[in-house]
Amino acid sequence: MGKTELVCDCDAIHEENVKLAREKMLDDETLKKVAGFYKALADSTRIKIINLLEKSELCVCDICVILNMTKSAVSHQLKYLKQMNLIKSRKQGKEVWYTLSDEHVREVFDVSLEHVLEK
Amino acid sequence: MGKTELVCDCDAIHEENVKLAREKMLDDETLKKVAGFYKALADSTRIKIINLLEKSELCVCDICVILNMTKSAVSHQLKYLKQMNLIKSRKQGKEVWYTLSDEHVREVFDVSLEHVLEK
DNA sequence: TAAACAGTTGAATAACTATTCAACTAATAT
DNA sequence: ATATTAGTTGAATAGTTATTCAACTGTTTA
Repeated sequence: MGKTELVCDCDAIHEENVKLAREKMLDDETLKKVAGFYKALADSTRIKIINLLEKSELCVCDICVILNMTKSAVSHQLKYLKQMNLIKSRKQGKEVWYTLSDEHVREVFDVSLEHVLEK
Repeated sequence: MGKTELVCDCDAIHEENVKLAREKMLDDETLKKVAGFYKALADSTRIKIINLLEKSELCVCDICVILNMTKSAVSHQLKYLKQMNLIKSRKQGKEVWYTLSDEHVREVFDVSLEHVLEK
């Protein structure tokens, strides 16, 4: 009845370890959200955009020039980042200006930058 | 001579903004490393493994049972995480036991978990 | 009103990646 | 010695995703 099929091919497991780990583990949905959050940052183009918007507000064309990419390609990634609540935008005339959505994003970026530089 | 081709299709840019942003931007290699770091965490299976190892040391089979996955699939992801220095292992007899490589990983995970839960 | 421009969008393509499969290594047990 | 078990590995497959392309919207300017 739509029951999840067992694919695991293991015999010798450590019952107590497994029991404890299962209890403490976060629920599936939360972990998928965490992975999704990382996915938004797991691309060179998007991380460059985040890094740029950390410093100043920029319009789409500015970003295109700096990254040497087409408006279309950049716009797709901006849309992605906005959907994930990492950036926000405001329209002024024909132009759309983007910034980071909040300080939290900056914090996460900085912590991981530290981690990467630290070796 | 191997010069990077210009693909940008923009005219109206804000010279001053672009100049400043370019100066402050991190170098390409560093940003690629940051993106690479996030990539390692940008997958449900891998983030589940990180979450499990946050709590206790586990062998491959334990992880397989908890995630209901084959040894092969889990082993591939463990290898990835180890290459990225997020986890480490020790061998004891036939078994290989995994843990997080350092507190830094835990910190990064916790900050982003907070971010995700916070809405 | 028409032309020009900033930006967006959906579909298609090309590149990438998670899992599977089958074969393998190394350690233990019979 | 042989069989069994824990785990690894490389190649193939299947699913995902970044960029391109062409067409589009909305705003400004002539």
